[in-house]
Amino acid sequence: MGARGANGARVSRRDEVLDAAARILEDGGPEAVTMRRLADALGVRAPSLYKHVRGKPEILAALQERALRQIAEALAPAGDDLAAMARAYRAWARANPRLYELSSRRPLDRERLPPGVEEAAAAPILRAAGGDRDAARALWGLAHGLVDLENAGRFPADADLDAAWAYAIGALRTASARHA
Amino acid sequence: MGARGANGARVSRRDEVLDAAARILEDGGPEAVTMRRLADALGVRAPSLYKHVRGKPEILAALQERALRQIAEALAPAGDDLAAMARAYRAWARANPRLYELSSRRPLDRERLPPGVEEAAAAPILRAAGGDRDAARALWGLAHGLVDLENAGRFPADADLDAAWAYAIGALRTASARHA
DNA sequence: ACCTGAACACCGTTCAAGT
DNA sequence: ACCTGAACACCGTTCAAGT
Repeated sequence: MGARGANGARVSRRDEVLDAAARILEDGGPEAVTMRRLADALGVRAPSLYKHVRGKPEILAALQERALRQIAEALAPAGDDLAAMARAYRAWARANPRLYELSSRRPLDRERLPPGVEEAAAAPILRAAGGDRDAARALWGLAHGLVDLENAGRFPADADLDAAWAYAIGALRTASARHA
Repeated sequence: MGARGANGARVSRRDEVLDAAARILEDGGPEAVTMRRLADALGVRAPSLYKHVRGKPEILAALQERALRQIAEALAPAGDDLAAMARAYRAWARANPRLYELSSRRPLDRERLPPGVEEAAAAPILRAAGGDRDAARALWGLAHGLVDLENAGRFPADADLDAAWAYAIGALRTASARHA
């Protein structure tokens, strides 16, 4: 009963549910996350989950929140370097493809999301864009689009994506310099 | 049984199934497309669908194919005008959000997709990018990303997306001019 | 506080059978 | 050629009941 997480911190049953959900998500994709499989992974029956969690939507919303926090952390070190920011964005999304998909594709459950989380993930992008909202949205769209298409396997196997990224970032950097 | 479509052309039972699927998709989103509801819309029981279609994956693949053909058609008139191309891309995706989602997000079922369809949709983008593959991928990533985030409701309600698009396209245009 | 079995309204799909 | 009911292995969720 002294439930402890990997880092030794005390962990609620609810956190254990979310941890298991995150593992199943990364192993088998979004449709692998079923209440019955999740229960199974915890050695319990599906109805028991509802004592710790409202339902499946809440689980997905909680994972979205985790993803946003992790993204914010991963982007922060890039500072105001546009290229470093792009590299960090792509690296995180490639390392956590399912979680990235969950966090970026579905509408945020803004009711459920604690305030500030969304902004924290957006802030590094805005900063790398020199505080210009249009530039920030262009940068975000570009990074999201390239990563989403790459994760979906939509580019030819022999496509030189590093070159595409370099081209795109170069274009935005020039535009930003001219704007300043 | 002289089944005819909206344009008067003779239509196979299979096409009727796909038409109904497309309607359900656009009305209720991807998860509304169930074999039972689809059958219902056709006045038939679910098992009957399997006489006209292998299964649900084939239906989705067929809709993806339709989407790619429509996108190719929608983009063609833009010629080599980058801004016109971006406008056409965004307009189509906004007018057919569910179909766009279906066509862009999931891995293409390349086994099932007739050869040339994917290329036909990509060609106008490559052309607008002046034949430069890196520029084309940057343009595609940018357009897809902005549209995907917009359709997912990820921008603030008061965001000036026209301005973001203008900024992004301006950046790519300058880069393209310098490259030439 | 935590877990259970039984049940409900759903899924996609198969199959033997009917016209 | 086209459709059917019954069935199977799944879903998410509720609820009364047990410790």
